[in-house]
Amino acid sequence: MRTDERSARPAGQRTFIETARRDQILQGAIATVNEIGYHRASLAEIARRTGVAKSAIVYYFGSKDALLLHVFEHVYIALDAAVEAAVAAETTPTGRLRAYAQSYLAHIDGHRHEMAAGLDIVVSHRGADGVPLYLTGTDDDTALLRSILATGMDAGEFRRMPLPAAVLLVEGLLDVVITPVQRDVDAELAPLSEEILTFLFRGLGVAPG
Amino acid sequence: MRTDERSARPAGQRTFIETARRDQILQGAIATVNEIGYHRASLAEIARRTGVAKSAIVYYFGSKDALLLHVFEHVYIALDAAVEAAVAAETTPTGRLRAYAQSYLAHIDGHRHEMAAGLDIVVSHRGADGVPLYLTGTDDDTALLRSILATGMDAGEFRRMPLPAAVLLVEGLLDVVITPVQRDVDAELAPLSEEILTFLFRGLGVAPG
Amino acid sequence: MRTDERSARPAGQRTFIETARRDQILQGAIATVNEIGYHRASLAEIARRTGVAKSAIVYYFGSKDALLLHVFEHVYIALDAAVEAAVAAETTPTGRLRAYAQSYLAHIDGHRHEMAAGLDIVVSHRGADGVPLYLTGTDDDTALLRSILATGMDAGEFRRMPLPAAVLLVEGLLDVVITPVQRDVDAELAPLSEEILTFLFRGLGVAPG
Amino acid sequence: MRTDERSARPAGQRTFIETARRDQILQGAIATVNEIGYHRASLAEIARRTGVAKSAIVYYFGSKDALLLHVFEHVYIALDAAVEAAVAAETTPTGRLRAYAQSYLAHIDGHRHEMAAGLDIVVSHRGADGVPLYLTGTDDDTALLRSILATGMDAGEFRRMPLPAAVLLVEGLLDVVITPVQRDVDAELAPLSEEILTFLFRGLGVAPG
DNA sequence: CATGAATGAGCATTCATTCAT
DNA sequence: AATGAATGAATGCTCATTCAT
Repeated sequence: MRTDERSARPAGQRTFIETARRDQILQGAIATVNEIGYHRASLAEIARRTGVAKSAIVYYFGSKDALLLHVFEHVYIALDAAVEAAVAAETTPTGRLRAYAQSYLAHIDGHRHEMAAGLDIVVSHRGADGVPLYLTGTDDDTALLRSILATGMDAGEFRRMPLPAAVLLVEGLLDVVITPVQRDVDAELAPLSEEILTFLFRGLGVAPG
Repeated sequence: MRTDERSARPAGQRTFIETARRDQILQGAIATVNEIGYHRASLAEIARRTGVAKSAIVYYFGSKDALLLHVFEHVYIALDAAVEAAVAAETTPTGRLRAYAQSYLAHIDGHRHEMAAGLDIVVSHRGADGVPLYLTGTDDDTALLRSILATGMDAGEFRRMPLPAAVLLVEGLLDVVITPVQRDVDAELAPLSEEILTFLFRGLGVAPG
Repeated sequence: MRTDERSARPAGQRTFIETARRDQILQGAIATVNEIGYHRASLAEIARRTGVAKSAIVYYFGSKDALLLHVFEHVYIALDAAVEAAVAAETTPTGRLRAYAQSYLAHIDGHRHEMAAGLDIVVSHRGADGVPLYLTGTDDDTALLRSILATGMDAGEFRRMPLPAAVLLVEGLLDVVITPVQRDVDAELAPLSEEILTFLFRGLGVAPG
Repeated sequence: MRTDERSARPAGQRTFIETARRDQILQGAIATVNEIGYHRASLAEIARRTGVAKSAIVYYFGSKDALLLHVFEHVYIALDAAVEAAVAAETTPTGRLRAYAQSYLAHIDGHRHEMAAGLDIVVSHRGADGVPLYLTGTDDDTALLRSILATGMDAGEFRRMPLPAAVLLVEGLLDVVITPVQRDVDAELAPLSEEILTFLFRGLGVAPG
């Protein structure tokens, strides 16, 4: 009707070809970041590897930053959704935390390219203020984990400790699994994942179960 | 290395003025990375804040990349030295690991600007192959930690687990302390450090104390 | 002109819808130039404000340049028509010149947005040779004014002077009225218009009347 | 010492080579604007015609806009200086106005390329707000002319009329002389200049002198 | 009749690096 | 020993235009 700029249209109104094109570029961006790293993933390089013109990316996403932020959201929304679904099936704090950790690790295991690219973006991308994405998170982003931990401590299932510290420690432990993926996308993760869970529950004072 | 740059001359042969100049630039680079972040720390900006010409940096360090690599080495060599000294004073695996962890955390606490800049570089800097520094480490870099952990497992002081996983977990836990520093360079670190130690020893199956 | 664009079809053969569409776009272009200025009036912006697709503009006018040239013609043809009608009602050189000047000033006063947009185009638009429209006029464009001035000089009503100079001076004086409109589209023009007329007749040696 | 950016250094501290380079680029910009017009005078084109790299222009002037604004200032400061010097030698309002007008016209006559380029910039350049330079002038820019006209009206030498209108009319008349220069840089200006003066004094009610 | 999709050429600007002095 | 001068390559982005449908 009145726009030639696909980035302006809400997701619900997208045509088939538009959705396909956006996804193609999104995957191209993920592949590019994986292959040459965030800081070398220029618009020209992403376009070249995706097989589209640079201007097509701007046409569909508005800007290079918007594209990479979109990759970030795409990746972490999927992770969050997987974790939330797994947690919802459990009722006790210990069960919920186990579901949280296992689904988190399993999702990374099952989406290695997306997660590796996502982490590179989280760590390397800077906003206008120069702050990376992993430092810009709000309390909202950790609400589920905080709720699980707080409930568990109140119920006496977890060792009592400052909540912010607990959040940092759990996240820090879980993210350890990404390092081997970044080194080798085909790395064997099971043994490490097992140990991460053990550290997690031992650290929180939960008897291994 | 090319021979027309000062960085090629062995440290022992450096003149007084040369050493002073290199240090001045090194500190300027650390300050610049801290103030505006790695990705905005252009040669021009580092030069401006240091009070020297861009070409002086190239003259003394050979290239921008070489300078930032020097900062990285400078920062992590100091950290390693502090840790090694602390570990050397202990004899049992548990004592050595505690010394390792405590001195690691204490050094970060006491050198916040250097460590924040160092981490920014470790995470953001890419070599010619696009690989960040934190993925390029060799076994040498973790030799001390591996030795402590292996000895401790063999002696039955630590829970037995795959050595690479143990190294990743210990490093991952210790590095958790840097996040609050990046958010606020004056952050209170003691409570978090305490919890990190607890997680560490509980995870490794060592009785607290 | 190419034949696959509607602008090639003579005006007489245009369908109703075609005429309406062209006018809609023309008005949209005038509004856009008025609101954001010629240099920012991109095809995309004109299309957005008009509520049509970019390609519709190209479809109806052949190119962006052709559209803006149409705006220019639209605006100045209307001005010329008003002036010609006013002049035709007078017989003496002095009367005809007064009619010329008064109708010129009155038309600008009564069509401020069109004239402001038209002037922006006249001044900012460049042809393939880089020459602005206000320098590309032919003698035809000033035929009426030249005729009035020449007749008036021959009749001894106007001071004798080189005709090209007289034309430049009369046009220069009349166009002075556009400046306040550009600064403020609601500016009061009457006092300035009065002085312009006075300068005009005094300069031409006609007793004020 | 500590800058590699010549645009930052005050004029008084410029080295010989710096002054020469800046002037070379300034003249190149004037020539480019004259030959292909403001809107086609891209950095690349100015650089090509000047025989320097694009980056050299940025190095010396900071940006394309800064360069063209510098041309503007360069041209109009010289014009103002010439006019002020001429006016200072006269005492009566009529004498001062004649000096003003004659020196203004003579300066344009003697600096045709500069003035043509300057006018193109004044008319075509837009600030961040989209307003051209000829609409951004303050009262300061017309202080001398306003003072002459006000004094002359108070002394009864000039016909009394609203001061803003008088300023617009005088400036409008004087600027008429630039049009023939833009059409043909070698145009004969004397007859037109003569008529401009006549219109000016007749319009102001001063007996021709 | 009208458009959404896609592009290529061009833009101003950044930046690490080179080099004569 | 140190630098000012100069640059070329690359970057993200804008925009008028083309074209299949």
